[in-house]
Amino acid sequence: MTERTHVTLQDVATAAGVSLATASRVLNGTARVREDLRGRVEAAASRLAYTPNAHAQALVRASNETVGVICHDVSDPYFSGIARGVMRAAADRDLLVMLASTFRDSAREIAYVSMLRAQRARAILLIGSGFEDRRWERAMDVELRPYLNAGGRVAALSRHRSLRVDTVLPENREGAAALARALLALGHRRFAILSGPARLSTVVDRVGGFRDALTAAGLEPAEVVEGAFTREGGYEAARTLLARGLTATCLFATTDVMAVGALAALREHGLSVPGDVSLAGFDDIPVVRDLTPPLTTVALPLEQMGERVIALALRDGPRSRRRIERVAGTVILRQSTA
Amino acid sequence: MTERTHVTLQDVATAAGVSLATASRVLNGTARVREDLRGRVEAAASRLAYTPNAHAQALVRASNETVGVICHDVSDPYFSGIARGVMRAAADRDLLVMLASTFRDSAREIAYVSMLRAQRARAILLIGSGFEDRRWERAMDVELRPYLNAGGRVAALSRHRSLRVDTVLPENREGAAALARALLALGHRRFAILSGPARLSTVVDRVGGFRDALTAAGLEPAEVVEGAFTREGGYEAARTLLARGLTATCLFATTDVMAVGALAALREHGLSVPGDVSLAGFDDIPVVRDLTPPLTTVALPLEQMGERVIALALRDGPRSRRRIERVAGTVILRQSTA
DNA sequence: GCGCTATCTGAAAGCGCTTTCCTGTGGTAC
DNA sequence: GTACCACAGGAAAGCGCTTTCAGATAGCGC
Repeated sequence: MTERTHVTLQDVATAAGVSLATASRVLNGTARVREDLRGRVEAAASRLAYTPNAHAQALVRASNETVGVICHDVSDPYFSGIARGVMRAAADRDLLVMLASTFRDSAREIAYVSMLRAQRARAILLIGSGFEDRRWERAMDVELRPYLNAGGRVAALSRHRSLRVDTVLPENREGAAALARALLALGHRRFAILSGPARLSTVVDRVGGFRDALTAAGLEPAEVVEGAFTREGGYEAARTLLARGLTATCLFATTDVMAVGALAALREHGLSVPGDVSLAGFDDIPVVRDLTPPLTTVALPLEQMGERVIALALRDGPRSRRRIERVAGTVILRQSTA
Repeated sequence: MTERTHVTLQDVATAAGVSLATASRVLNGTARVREDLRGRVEAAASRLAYTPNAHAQALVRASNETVGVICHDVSDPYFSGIARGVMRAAADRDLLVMLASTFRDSAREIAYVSMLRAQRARAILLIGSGFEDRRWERAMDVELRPYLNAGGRVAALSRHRSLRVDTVLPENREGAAALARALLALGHRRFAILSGPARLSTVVDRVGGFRDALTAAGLEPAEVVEGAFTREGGYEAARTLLARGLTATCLFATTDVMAVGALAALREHGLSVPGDVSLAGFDDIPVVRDLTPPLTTVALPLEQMGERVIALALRDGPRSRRRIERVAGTVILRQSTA
């Protein structure tokens, strides 16, 4: 039980009484090998519980069976929904997924790209809103450019500003605008927005789309309160709004996760939803239909989006032009709005 | 923009006019190098956007900066909560996480262990209930044993039966029993159990603990309905129960996720919770406190559990005896039970 | 000025594998 | 019986890196 080393292909070859080359050929099925030798090699490999060293293989083959995925936080249902789609698609292709959470730290994101580059990951998937920050954009470009030049594949989900890579783009602006119009149709005229951090492009688009639709309807711009992109952020933002004295009849939280927090704050404050105030979110993460009241939101096909990013990254054929796949959101009116 | 190859250390060395060895020493800081040479190497490396090939490094160093995590489904809040803890701890140690979802397919789980073994992952973390199946146990052992013998680290969360590895073990049996006692104290006497698949050991323990506590109180064993370990599984199980004619005053779902589905089914059926029937779950995933009514459950410190498994796997010192860290669950009575 | 040591640099081996190139074998045709 | 061909197996190169080992240079005391 001492700390032995791994079984190597040489061990297998020796045990089978054949050369290294033959053993390799048998295990990869790359060439015809006499039946008895083949049998001996296979027996030896299984007896020794041989597993090829993927690093040695990657080194000599200059390719790799892993894809890297970088998201903000796996425990956020939005990202885990997408990750699920990515993993399902990766499993179909026999690929291993390296998943990293940046915890919304832009420096850590760059560091992960660098690590993934070192791993010669077949593709790197950047999931979730990018940072609206020139310095970050430049640093990211410095990492990505050489990776792409060396044949690496990159695809992004939901970031568009600077990154010149294939992208799956939820129509945040249009979705938020459609939601606003649906809410207007319900008769609401005074809105407040529970926004996420303004440095995230998703936030900019959703808030922008929503406000534009209000402006187009001849209304004054809605009040905006900023909070973190979490349940607690939504909770705090709603409390701030409440403390200021709520005049709006309808609240729009830029993500469902924030809406969940807002709902708790409203309830704590003794307000009924939708009786006293209506509430809407964005994303349609699984839980929101189980809330009371079920949340009005803009549905995004999360799992499918995950499948599409990885497909986009791995697609072959000429990759001359940047490709952008838009994903439409669907307004779903549930009982949280009246 | 043609498909060039990656920049290698040799390229950097040549560009800097030094030998391969010197370049390596500069970039790793493993030995003193004259100031001017050091400067030239660093300049060349940054100019060429050099990133070391992690595979070549792993090959020669025979070690690796990645840990593998295998769970059932990232999009399940139970697992994503744990995964979050693992990733946070991994980030602190500058480790990359390879996360795989088995989608509860035991064969796929074995396949992933094999891939991770090939990757020479520093550690493999098996998260979530194992399968109660001799064949699977044997196959898993065949993969794990050589990995361990070669110095690999393995830790598991929540599986105990066969796997002889360090384990973080939620006290499912005790937690379920404590919940049952708390429910008894509330006056309930007729229970029904919404169970997950009986092949998962977690299910066996939770159902067992709950029933034992009832038996100890002199009650007849509760009726058990089996469903998938998902929201839909809980929903269907509850409907089955309803169709049979509900006699119980309190339902216990073996996971919160199932409880969420059950809640929807009960509500659809026109039953009020807890007015007509009480409902309790297990895990305390984040969303359940935002349900209406908030769910009574047994709280498990998910994120902390994740941190503990990885710490267990990576701990140094003698690893002679198998170590089991128990994690207690805390009964949290919320408004879903009366 | 000579010999010794302390440093630093370069050459080369080797990590585990795939794959090219070459040699040896047997079969076929004449 | 000889010449040729097809084919299977082995030797060896090489993927990109770290690290020993040995060599070169400078510094020091005598």
